[in-house]
Amino acid sequence: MDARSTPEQHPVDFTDAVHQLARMIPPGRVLSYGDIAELLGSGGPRQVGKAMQHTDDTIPWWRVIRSNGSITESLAEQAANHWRQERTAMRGSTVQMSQARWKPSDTQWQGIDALAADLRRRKLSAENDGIEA
DNA sequence: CTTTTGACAGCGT
DNA sequence: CACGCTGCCAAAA
Repeated sequence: MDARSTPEQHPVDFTDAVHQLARMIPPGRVLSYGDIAELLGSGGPRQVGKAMQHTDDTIPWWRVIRSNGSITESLAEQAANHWRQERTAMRGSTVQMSQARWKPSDTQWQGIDALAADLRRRKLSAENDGIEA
């Protein structure tokens, strides 16, 4: 059983951390790719985008979108469905980031920070292992 | 080791 | 509002 299939575990890599953070986003709320990167304290929007290529059905991928409230065209319809179902704040066919952007509570911040810290620690130790003599 | 690749962001024109 | 360009940085090749 590989680590990727066990939720609520320490992230094995950046991709995993992104997935875990995505799972924390409440229904009706969204985060931008850039938000995710910022919250994790590493990587950037493009890394997050890459990470979202390998999602599974446990991940609410439609809650991770562009900073302008849109999502890539191939997923727009399915995403719109979810947004409507969750009563996500919309303006036309795009999400109103000013309304729908997830603002974590203090408690939720703790989880996020823990995840971010964990990821950074993992990265450092990997670096450590990689350094040979 | 270097190169390529991205479900992106932000700024300038 | 629409492009075009540059910056971004982890992972895989």
